[in-house]
Formats: sequence, structure tokens, C-alpha cells
Amino acid sequence: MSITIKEIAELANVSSATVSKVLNDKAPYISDETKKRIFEIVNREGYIPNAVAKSLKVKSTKTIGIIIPDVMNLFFSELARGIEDAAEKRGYSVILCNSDNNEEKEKKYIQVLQEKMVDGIILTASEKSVEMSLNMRKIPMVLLDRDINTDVKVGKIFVDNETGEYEACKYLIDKGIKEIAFISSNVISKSSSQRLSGYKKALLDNGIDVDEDLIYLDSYTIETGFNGVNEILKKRNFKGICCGNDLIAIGAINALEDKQINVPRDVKVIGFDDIQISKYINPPLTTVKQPIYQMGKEAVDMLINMIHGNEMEYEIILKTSLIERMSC
Amino acid sequence: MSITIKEIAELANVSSATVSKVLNDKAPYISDETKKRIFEIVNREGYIPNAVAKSLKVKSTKTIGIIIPDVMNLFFSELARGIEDAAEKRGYSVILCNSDNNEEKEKKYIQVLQEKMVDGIILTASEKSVEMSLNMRKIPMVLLDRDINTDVKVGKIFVDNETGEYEACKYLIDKGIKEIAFISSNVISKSSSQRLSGYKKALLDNGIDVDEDLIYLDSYTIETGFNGVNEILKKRNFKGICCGNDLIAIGAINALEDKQINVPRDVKVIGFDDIQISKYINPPLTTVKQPIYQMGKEAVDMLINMIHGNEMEYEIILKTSLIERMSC
DNA sequence: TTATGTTAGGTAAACGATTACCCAATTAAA
DNA sequence: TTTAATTGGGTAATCGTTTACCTAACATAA
Repeated sequence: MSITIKEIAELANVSSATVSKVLNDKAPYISDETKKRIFEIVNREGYIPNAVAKSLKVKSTKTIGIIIPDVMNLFFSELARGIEDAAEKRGYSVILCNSDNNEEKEKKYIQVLQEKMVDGIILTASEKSVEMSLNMRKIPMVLLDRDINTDVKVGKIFVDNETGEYEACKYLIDKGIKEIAFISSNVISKSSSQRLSGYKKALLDNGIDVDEDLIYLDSYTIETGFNGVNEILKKRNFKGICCGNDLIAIGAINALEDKQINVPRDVKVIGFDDIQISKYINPPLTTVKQPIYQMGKEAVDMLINMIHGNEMEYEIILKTSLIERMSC
Repeated sequence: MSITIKEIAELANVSSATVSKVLNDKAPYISDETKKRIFEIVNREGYIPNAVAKSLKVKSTKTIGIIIPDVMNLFFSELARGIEDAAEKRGYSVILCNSDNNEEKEKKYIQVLQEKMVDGIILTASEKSVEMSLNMRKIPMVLLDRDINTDVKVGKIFVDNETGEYEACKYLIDKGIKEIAFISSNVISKSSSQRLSGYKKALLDNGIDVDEDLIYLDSYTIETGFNGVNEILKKRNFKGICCGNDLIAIGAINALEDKQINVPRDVKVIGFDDIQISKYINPPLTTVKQPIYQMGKEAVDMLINMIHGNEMEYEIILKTSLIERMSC
């Protein structure tokens, strides 16, 4: 353990109140000599302030919690990085929690974060949880990427998924193809249903019927992409695929290559997210870019506004943009 | 704020000491009725224990800090996941810090982690920092993946990089090729120099001269892989590449494809790490697998042993294994 | 009968900081 | 000269728990 404020006070022949004031720069009426003496002792003794004692008193830990399904997923790791960077710039630490899309783990994490008195929580809700009761304690919270119903007022940061997917599908249609498959997650989350409806809307708006045989829904994984093309191929052919995310697109491209189907010549594929790796796969992936890193930053800005009780917007919808590469 | 132990004590007509004992299951001499009464009130009022008050008293936060260069890097995100999983299982939370290989940030994070009284720190040291003074306060610490000199006793978890790279290079040699390039990081870290010496040793052991023109050292990034093949190609040809990590291998493959050089027919490439994405790139990457996730787990096990002051090994060297896929 | 152990709790100090309020001396203003 | 303001601090409560030690009643054993 390091020296405490009380011991410093003794060494400096002042009270601990004085030391505290000096160290927190709240000492308008303390002489310069006294300040200097205190700082010298602080440096000499290698004093490390005890943030937990401070937190107990001031009721703020300068720490936020983030709950995401899995940091190993490139989408969430970029989110986590955006959050941590923004938090660090504003003087906050972040506690990382991986929920594995498991509602029980999610709840448990919320509980321990509350016990640890985090100043706020950023939550990317598990896919299954449609609603959640936070009445346990009122703690500032912002929902990121995935919407759920809550019984308290929370902040929300989302992306316009429907328009994004609409544009992706339209992009394929504009390339002259009509047989467009859709492979995505089957969970009831708003983001996935919005992407599905964007796909359908683009088809309908352009006079193309929606064929359920061309739709394969499972989860946001590489495997789903792989299985999706194999399953759909059993039923019918297609010339393009809109993928619910980039991971699915990677799996889809792998499956197509296995079958000697060339991308983009024979089948064009378009992803969603623009995770880091997408530009390096072969062929480089055309995709709907989400401003992932920025979403993380927006989330902490919003959360800190809530923490401070500032006036603010409680919902932000960010726009996607289409990144043209080689897979279309 | 939720109700406190003191208020529960009043509601139950007992002292706060009694409530504390009951809640911590340290109440051998408290009647069952009293216990039941207390638990009822706790549940009814939705009591949330204040972990920071507890931490202040018991001098343990049940929190560890991890400092890595960048969670967005797949290697580190897997490490982070391994750590968080293991920590959670043992009742610890983890504070995530991204150092960007920046020594200043690293030091600053160590400082705030100490202020927040984390029980220990897992550090993947920044590439440049060769040594570090931790004398500020003695806090349990384990070094992960990258070795540095310290003035206090710390735990260490590494991988046998030299043997791993030796085997990789030998694998290429056994395929009958002699012109083998090496692209890696140029930093002075032990892991990168060990990989380089493993490469050289394999060459020498098999009667092949080391040609410095075939060696390109920069950083552990995709760009380095890309630039590396282009630069080396200006000087001479080669039939194989040993890459310092998988990211470099991905960049190298991209550069080779740009030049219509087929992998693996014309040039065989082998990576290092076996990050998640490696099996999905095209061609799937042959690589030296590090037990990344397990390294994270080992690190927290070691750290918690240090925290408890247990007898233990202070250094663990894990083995790599060669994963054969399609790039060789 | 006395001594001892067991059961069921309570008291109060501590953990390390912050902060509202107090006080005395000096200076400035009236 | 008196009053008020400024300067340079100090006192002690408080944040919410934990825990070493105390007490008192009852049971049991010697």
C-alpha cells in the first residue's frame, strides 16, 4: 500500500483537509509555500491517491461498464475500441463484459456493474432479450446497435439499417440482376428485421417478387453464410446475395468458391458493417459501412451527458454508406 | 441509490453488523428466523451491495486491469476474451486498456489502475518498452506475450516463438524450397527476435545461407506484409515466405495476388498466431498456432495465484503447433 | 454449585478520502 | 476606529461496509 493523505498531512504539518484541497486544486486560500511543501512530499513518497475511497465519498467511480456479446467478433471489438478511446479521453475507465448473447450473463453483469457503482452502462443487448427491467436501480444507460424495450428512459444509438440494406439491394439491382438471395440472422432484433425489410422493399420497389426460397436466416456468423448458400443452392439459383453482415458474406464467398462459382462474375455478394478485415479478403468485400468506431464514441458522449444530467437527444440514428470494392 | 445495510438493519431490528454477517454467510451464531427476516427485507427492498465501500474495507476490488496494444487486433481481442472469461469464472471484473504500443499511455494506465486499486494487472507490453519500473507500488502483475525487464518479480506467460518459427521454416524447406523470405516486425521485443532466430536457425541447420535481401522487418501489420513482398521482389525472387504473424501473411498474399503470383503454387506462405480469420481467408492460411485464448486463461490463473500469495511457477512457456491449411 | 461453552447478537473503530462549516489573523473600507 | 472582507488554514462528519472484540443468556459438565 502506498502512503495516505493523512500521513502526508503529518509530514507536512497540516491537516488532511488541506492536503486534499491542494491535491484537488481546490485550495484558493492556501499559501504557495504550503502547496509546494505538500507536492514535494507527495512526489518524494510516491503517493498514489486511493480512487475507491474517493469514489465512496463523491459517489462517482469514473468508470463505465460495457456489455457486448463477444469482443472477438470484429464488429464488437471495433465498438469496444471506439468506446474505450472516447472514455479514456474523458477520464473514464471501462469494464469489459462479454455476454455471449446470453440473457442470464447479461443480467448478472448488470448486477455486478451496479454493485461496483459504475457511473453508467453501455449495452449491446443480447439478441434474444426483447425487453428488460432496469428498475433495480436507476443507472444511466445507453443501448447501442440493438434496441430493446425498457421500463426506464435510456439513451439509444442506432444505424439506419433499413435504408442501408435497401441501398445494398438496390445496388445489386442496378447492376442488372434480379435473383438476389438474402442471408442473415433470424433473431427477432430490430436491426435484423430492419435489414430484411430493406431488402424486401428494394425488391418490391423495383418490381421483383420476394421469393422465400432465396432467404436463409440463422445467425450473424461465418457458418451461416457458408450454410446459407449451400441450402439456397439446393432450391434455386441466384446471381447476387445481400448478407446481413460481413461475417456472413465471408462464409458465403467461401461456399461459392468451394463450388467453383466465381465472385463477382457469377454471383455478386454484398456485406454489411465494413469490419476491418473486409477490405483484405479475396475478393475485397463491397459492403454497407456502419460507422462502428464512431458509434462507440457517440455512445460514451451520450452516456456522459446522461451522467451529468445534461439536456440532450436520447436517440441518435447514424447513416450507413456503401463501400464499393470487388465483390460486386 | 439503493438502500444500505444500515437501513436494512433498522427494518429488521438488528445491528448492521448482523446484516453484514448474514449477507456474507459468516453468521454461525445468528438464528434462522433473523436470517430469514433479513433476506426478506433484502429482496423486498432490492438491496444492492456497495462493492466500493466493501473494497475500501477489505482492500480488494475483485477487479483486474488488462493493458494490450489494441483490442481491434484479432490476436489481442482473443487474448482479451480468454482473460475476461477466466476472470469472470473466478469472480473478477476486468478493466480494458488500449496502449497503442505507446509507452506513455501504458504508464498512465498503470497509474490509474493502481489508483483504482485493481487487484492485479495483466500487461502485454508496448513494443518499444524494454524495461519498466514498477517500484511505484507493488501490485501483482503478469506479463503476457511480450517480455520486458522489471525491477520487481512479475509473472510471465510466453510461447516458444523460436521453436514455432523454426518448425514453420522447416515445413517450407521440407516441401523442397530453399528461397524463403521472412517478413516480420522490426521491434526489439524478444518474441520478434526469437522468431527471426528460429527462421535463421532452420535455414542454417539445413545448409541454406541466410540472405538479408530476403528479410523485411517493419511492424506486425497487414501493410507490412503487403510492402514486404513488394520490396523484396525488387531485389530477388523467392518461393516461400515465413511471416511474423497472420496479419503480415494476409498482406503478403494480397500483394502476391496483385502481381498474379499464385499462392501456394508459385509462392507458399506461412503465418504465425492462427487468429480466427486465418482459416477463412483465401487460400486458408497455414500457420503456427499460438494457444491465444488459453494464454489469457493462464495469465489470470497465474495472476490470481499471485494475488493470493500462493506458491507457484512464475514463468510458463506454452507450445505452438503447426496448422496445415492451403497456403503452403 | 461453579466453571465453561455455546448461542445470538451488539459496539464501534476502521478503510481513505472529501467537504461543510468554523476560526483567527490580517487587510481594506467606512 | 470600527466593520467587513480576505487569507490560511483546521475540525469532524460522512460515504457503506467489515470485523475485532464485547456482552448476556442459557446449557452443560465437573
